[in-house]
Amino acid sequence: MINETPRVRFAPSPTGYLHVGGLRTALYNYLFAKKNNGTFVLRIEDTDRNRYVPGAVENLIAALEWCGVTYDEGPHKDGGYGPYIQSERLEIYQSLCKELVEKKKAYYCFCTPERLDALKVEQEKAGQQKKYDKHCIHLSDAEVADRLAAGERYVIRMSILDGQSIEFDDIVRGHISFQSDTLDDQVLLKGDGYPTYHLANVIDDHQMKITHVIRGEEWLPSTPKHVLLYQAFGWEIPIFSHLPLLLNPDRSKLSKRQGDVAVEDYKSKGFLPEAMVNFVALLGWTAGDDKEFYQLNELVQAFSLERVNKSGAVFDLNKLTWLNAEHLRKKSSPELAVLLAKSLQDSDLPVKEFTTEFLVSVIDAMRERVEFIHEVWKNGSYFFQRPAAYDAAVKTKRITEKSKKLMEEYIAELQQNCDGSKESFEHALHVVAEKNEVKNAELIHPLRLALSGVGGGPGVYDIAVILGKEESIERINIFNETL
RNA sequence: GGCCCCAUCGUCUAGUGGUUAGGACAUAGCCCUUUCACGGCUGUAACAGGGGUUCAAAUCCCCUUGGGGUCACCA
Repeated sequence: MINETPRVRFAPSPTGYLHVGGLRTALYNYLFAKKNNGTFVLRIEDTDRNRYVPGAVENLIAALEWCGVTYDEGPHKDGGYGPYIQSERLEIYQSLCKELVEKKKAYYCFCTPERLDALKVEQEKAGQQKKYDKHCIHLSDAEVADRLAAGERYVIRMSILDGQSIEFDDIVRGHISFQSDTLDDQVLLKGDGYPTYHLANVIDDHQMKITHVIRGEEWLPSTPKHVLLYQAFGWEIPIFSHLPLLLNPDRSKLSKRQGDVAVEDYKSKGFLPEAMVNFVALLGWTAGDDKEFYQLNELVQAFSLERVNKSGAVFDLNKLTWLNAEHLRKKSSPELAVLLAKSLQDSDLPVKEFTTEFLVSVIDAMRERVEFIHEVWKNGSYFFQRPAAYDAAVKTKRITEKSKKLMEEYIAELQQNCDGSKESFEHALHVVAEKNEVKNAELIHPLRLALSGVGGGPGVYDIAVILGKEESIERINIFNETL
């Protein structure tokens, strides 16, 4: 196995959306595979019929693709180890599970849910560990055959012998050991004929030749059961890596109720896939240097499981936002113009279509001032429509008795000597300021307010150029009426 | 509660026996500047506690405390 190229998998259950923790798990699997010329498999663990969500698989795939975390094998991409959807593999689990029964590694159990519930209550009352009492392990073959023939509903449980020490090595956590006495005789095949996670995941990982199991830490407690299962089948055990959990600000496992957990939520909030991937990669891993800005291909180069951390990481929206701004600024203006054009469709602006040339010029003016692409039209709405109002605080602070006259003179100067260039807008302003013996600022601030309605933003001359001579004059006129 | 895992600034982390405990986000101040940003500089801020081992411990061991996960015919 050591010499084989690695095969890893991301095995989510189709809950309807991609959890950011799931993205992190998928990403680490992807990075590990790509780094080591391995294969990244996507497998859908849909063995709980009660949780069926229509369209969930497609959503999941779409979210992964949006992030650029693409799989080599999986649904719609057969690599010879399919099917990759567990509900399509039922016969495999059933027949293999029966082999386990024949090998006495598992047994039929006919206990009713009522009996099991009563048992739990009883054990709880007695202060004992809640555990199946192996009631059905003593059934004779004949009795089992009879009850099966009678059509009684059954499950198959794995038989776990007491007194064993189960040990395994985990790349991120090191050596771990459990005592079998604390393990329950886990159900492997459910009453509806579907396998439980434990059975299906062991069988699939083996049949799909998975070499490294990289998954969340929440699976650590059930790993000894999986180890026992591999041993019962006589199969080679893959190498485990249990990743630290993603946490809420209160340090509990990242969940809804405390914020957004779906990748789709962040997408709709305007986060870039590059930022999501970069951020989530850093939650639990570092290359060891100070580099924090990564593109996906750079992560592939730098990644290693050995450098994954052990402790849980709080999902910090601040840092994600910062990374989003960083990735935004790394993009070229034409690239951003494409994103802006798309974002504009979500705006409430009266006109949503603009030329690429215009969008690029707006981007150039705004790019250092936004963290999200939609902030271009939210904070810079004046590029796309005339200001509907003028910031009152700025008005009281910046407007004097002279302002109106100065603006009128500026208009006159523009009409005479402005060719629409930045220099000419600037020069005209200097001329008026000099003539009136006032500072440029006496003109600049009112001008900014007239053009944009707000007190901050790109350089005024840049705004004026983008707006154009005619529109700029018109806006100053409109503004003057309010003075 | 049983079992398992974890423990460096508020957050993400570097650190693998000898460092003024470093960086980033956030935060405060200053500079740049026509505004807002960007950028630059500076500051506040951490080894959970207690025992060992060692000339020397954030680094190794033990205990305590704290946090988390998990104990389903869910994954």
